[in-house]
Amino acid sequence: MTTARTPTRNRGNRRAEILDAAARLFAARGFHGVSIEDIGAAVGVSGPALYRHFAGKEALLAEMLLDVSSRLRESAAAVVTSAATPAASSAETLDALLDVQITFALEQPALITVHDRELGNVPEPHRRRIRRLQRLYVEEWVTVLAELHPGCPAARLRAATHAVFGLLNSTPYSAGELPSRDMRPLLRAMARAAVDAAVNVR
Amino acid sequence: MTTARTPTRNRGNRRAEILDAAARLFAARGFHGVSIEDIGAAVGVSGPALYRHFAGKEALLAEMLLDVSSRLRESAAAVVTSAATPAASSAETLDALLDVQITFALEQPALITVHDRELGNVPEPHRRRIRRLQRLYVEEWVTVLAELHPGCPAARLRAATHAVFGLLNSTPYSAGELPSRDMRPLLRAMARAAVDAAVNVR
DNA sequence: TCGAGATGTTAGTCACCGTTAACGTAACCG
DNA sequence: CGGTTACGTTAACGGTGACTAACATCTCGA
Repeated sequence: MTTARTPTRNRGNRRAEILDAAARLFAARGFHGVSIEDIGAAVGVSGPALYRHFAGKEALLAEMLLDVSSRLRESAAAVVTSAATPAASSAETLDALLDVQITFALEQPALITVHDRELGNVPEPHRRRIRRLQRLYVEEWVTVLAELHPGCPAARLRAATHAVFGLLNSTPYSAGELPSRDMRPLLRAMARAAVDAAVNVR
Repeated sequence: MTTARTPTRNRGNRRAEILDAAARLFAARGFHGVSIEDIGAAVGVSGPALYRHFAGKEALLAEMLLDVSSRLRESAAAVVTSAATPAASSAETLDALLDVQITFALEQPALITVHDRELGNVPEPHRRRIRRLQRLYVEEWVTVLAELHPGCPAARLRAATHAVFGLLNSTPYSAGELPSRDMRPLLRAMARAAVDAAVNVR
């Protein structure tokens, strides 16, 4: 009856549980506004227990951001390479990219928030890797946008991409204003229109 | 020769200087990631000197956010009431609102960043007032949008407004990618398109 | 069964930080 | 002049927080 959990099985769960709670807390109060005690309390253990799972507070943040940027970049890469099959148009690829980001923003608002606020608190070894993944993610977007509109300078495409991210990541602020079912098409329509406008300025 | 500065004149300058430096630091590292010492050092005095100008760290933040939300709300109110003259269309009023926000975001990126991240660290007496001003600011937008498109539910207009803010406030991330001269029309076009799309979904 | 590893706990250390205290100085004003 | 005001300094205090140490417990495989 009590045999339900093996230690190995628990370990992974605990780590994930901690990362999840920490993400929410970091998003709400900022990295420095959350104590190790707070995070422990949020998962029902207390304080220094976290050191059984992570090397320290900064390591925890590093793993969290590394995971997020990897997943985003991988999803984008999957979308783009699968679109390399001749059938798909660039416009369809862009829609798929939009869906990746929208899904992530709607399902993991805390992670998205931490992801673009707290990079500065990651110590240098990992900081560079996260930056790199973020840059690659942006470049996937820029590449697709460039195909879609060859005449447009890359700098403007990059700026437009960041602006679209800002639009989509505003989700946490509107939480509760509109149900996710309505939010998704709204965000998609706004983002698509914004992108179109960006490549056609002047 | 040495009479150039009266104490009164210095005082205002010093306060403004401190608020400015603090805004930049808070934007970069978060409220809890910046020490009083850091802020003092940024303006060439050291540490506790700040208590000659502000009651404390939280009071400093409160004044900063109160100032920002007041200015935004006042600008918006000015735009809207001046547009009450029959000549101006709602579309023109919306453009004017866009310009208010774009100008602010481009000229004061640090303040904008702090403004929508650090409200949680303002203690309760002032917190409510800031919230109120922010809400009023949003309502100016929603009112104009509602005139522009009467059939649209208010909740969607509010969500769209937040999304546009997210788009425009993404400026700090694109800093340096594109000069402000190019950034302004780009943001204006993207925001305008996003708004149009929002009220016309489905 | 028994030792090892995984996972907790509490108590303690050490650095940092917000704030206050006590004190100095220079300018202005009567 | 003499005193008040504005503005700065350094030293100390108290709290908090990241991290470590020392010590349980529970599960499991040999």
